[in-house]
Amino acid sequence: MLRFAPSPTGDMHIGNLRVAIFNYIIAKQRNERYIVRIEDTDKERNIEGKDREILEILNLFGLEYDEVYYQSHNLTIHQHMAIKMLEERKAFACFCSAEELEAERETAKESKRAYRYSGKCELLSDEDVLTNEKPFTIRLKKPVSAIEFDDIIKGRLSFAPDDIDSFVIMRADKTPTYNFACAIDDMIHDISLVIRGEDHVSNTPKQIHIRKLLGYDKDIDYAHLPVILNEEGKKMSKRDSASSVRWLFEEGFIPEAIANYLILLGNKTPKEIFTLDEAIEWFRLENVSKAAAKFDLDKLRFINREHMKLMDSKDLSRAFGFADAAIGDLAKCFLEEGSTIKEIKPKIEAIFSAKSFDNEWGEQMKILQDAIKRAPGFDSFDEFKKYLTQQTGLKGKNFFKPLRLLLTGTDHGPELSHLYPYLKSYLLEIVK
RNA sequence: GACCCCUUCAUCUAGUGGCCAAGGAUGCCAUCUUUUCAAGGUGGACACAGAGGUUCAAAUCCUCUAGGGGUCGCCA
Repeated sequence: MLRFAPSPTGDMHIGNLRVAIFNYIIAKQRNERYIVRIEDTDKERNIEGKDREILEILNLFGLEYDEVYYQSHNLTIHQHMAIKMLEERKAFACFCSAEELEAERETAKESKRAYRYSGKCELLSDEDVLTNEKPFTIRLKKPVSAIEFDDIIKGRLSFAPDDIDSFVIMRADKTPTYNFACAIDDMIHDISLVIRGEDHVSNTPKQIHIRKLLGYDKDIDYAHLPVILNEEGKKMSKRDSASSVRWLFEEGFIPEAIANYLILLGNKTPKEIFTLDEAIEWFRLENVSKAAAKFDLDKLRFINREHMKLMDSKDLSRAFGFADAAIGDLAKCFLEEGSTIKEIKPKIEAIFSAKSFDNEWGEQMKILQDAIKRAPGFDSFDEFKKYLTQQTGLKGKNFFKPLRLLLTGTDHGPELSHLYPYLKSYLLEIVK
């Protein structure tokens, strides 16, 4: 079973989306189930409705999932597991206050040492614990030997006990921390492979440690995806608008192209332009680069254009408020001039909005307008052109410029002969 | 600072000891085409981070140096 485990604490960004896509692809390849687990253990940070938004985006990309779970629903299981750890002396109550801990972190930083938990509460006697009325957290004892695992992308990784540390598994409010909830849920959902971002590598040994202490001996495979960097070479954050899936939609990028780009980025693929279904045929996690990759908006634009060319014309026309393949084909003509829905939309709108005759070609436009209104329907642009030149006596630049202005609303653009087949049934509406 | 990871054109990459005077794609520049802007065709500039080894032979193997990234929460 594969899983996508987002937290409902912010907008979906491309890093998340990439994780969702890769998990989906592998689930399809292996014919395993794919679940979405909303990691909502931090009540303070949860944002109402974000879970729906995430699921909607998944749907938009065609990333079908078998089930949706909410991590908070497993609260009692997490609590029972914590008690079990306490009983088996694998975990201990920690009465250190947030302020104390913060102070310790400060001094460690000042003396340029890595901060590690002091371990003082681990030494508390049962009596000390029972008589202490202060709120407490539960910490798991750090492992006695290094924890190693094979990452499908990064290779073999090893972490010393001190780097894992005696970390908190239950907060003072008796809810589980991320690592504890995640480790347990991956176990009870029988996850076979976890694909997630590189920012989780240091969590992985902790989660393996948790499961080991819980007695779960089945191995879970891991693949940590390199982060996506912005133009400056820093990790993409909410500050980078291009990191937001919603922003990409607003900019007129289509899901097929975004998915294509996200799979292509930092990867070896047999081709550049492909669909999600095609990727399922050949995708291999082993081919994903170990190094972080920079996000390249120009490349995305190129891919977006290619996918718009490939799109069903009638479907494409809906983006412009039509349900007519001719309009979709018309939009494809304008792919010469733009790469996104957003860039092409004004060009389609200009065709159908009222034209201004207040320019140097105004007079000729009027003449052409009259002629077109009286003209019979012509199948080919050549016949149409021939008829108009005969009727108006205009030719050359004096003919093409005003005609273009009249038909498209601008003085430059794709060749009129290319546009005409898709325009011809709308001619009267266009010149009215 | 500690731990982990990475390093081929501006960007994403091909390349696993000879086929590489390093290939493709995007972007950029030029040119052709054209009533126009573009797209398209053609051509061009641009890279093995550096230094030492190993070897008949190194982008490919080893060492060091430099640079970059990630993580260090009772967040996920």
